[in-house]
Amino acid sequence: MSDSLASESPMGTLVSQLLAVASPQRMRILAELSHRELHVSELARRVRMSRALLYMHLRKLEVAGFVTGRLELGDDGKAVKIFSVLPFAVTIDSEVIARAVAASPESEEPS
Amino acid sequence: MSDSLASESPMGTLVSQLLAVASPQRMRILAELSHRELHVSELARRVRMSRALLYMHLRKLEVAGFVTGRLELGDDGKAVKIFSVLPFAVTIDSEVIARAVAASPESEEPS
DNA sequence: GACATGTGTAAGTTTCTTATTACAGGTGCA
DNA sequence: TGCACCTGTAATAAGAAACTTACACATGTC
Repeated sequence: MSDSLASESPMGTLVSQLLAVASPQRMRILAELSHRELHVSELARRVRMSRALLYMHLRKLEVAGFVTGRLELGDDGKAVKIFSVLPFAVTIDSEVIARAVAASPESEEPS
Repeated sequence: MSDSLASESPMGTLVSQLLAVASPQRMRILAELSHRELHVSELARRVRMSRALLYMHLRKLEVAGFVTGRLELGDDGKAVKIFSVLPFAVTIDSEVIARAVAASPESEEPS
């Protein structure tokens, strides 16, 4: 990924979203969260990965807009960070891609 | 991508497809080919990349089923490899992902 | 024959992502 | 106080993907 990816361009956004979801780990995370929202440590146990690693994946999913996290104070007074999936649907076909590329500055040819 | 990815599982297939298209370069390639089919060298000129690199990208797109290449004998007798896009449409949402994960052996928890 | 244009790949480098380990700090409870 | 939970991040190792360079070989044209 050598080019800047200018994360606001249509293509950049699409790429970020696709990259975020194009991972077995993150798919498992999304699948798990699609059943019920969970706090980080609990989620880490279910998907069997370290919290450190999970945080990395959650950050990507959050940036892409697929999940959201809120810090909540549990009944006992302990703070827990709860993540849940946001509704989303992305469809890709040659049309969508051609449009995204055409609308992105990076694709312009400097004469 | 530490796990085997067992490229036939539903999740593995989905991941491969998404990874194939989640790239600015490959999107540009697809966009270019969506207008008209082109032979490799010509395509390389248009997207401004070395043939060697382009081949790598084309291979990924071909494996994912987004493009196809055929070796053709040009009018002048020179062999040219022509690539064209295959019709495709992939939609992702939490439903699709949950299903793919559930249907994939990698996701099973060894008691 | 020299040259332009094309296909195809192997080897090696760089760069990015993923994963591990090790911290620092918080609350509640026995 | 010690233990069991929890949040959060920094440093770094390991692995995968992207990219470069350099080859071998083939055809048509000047």
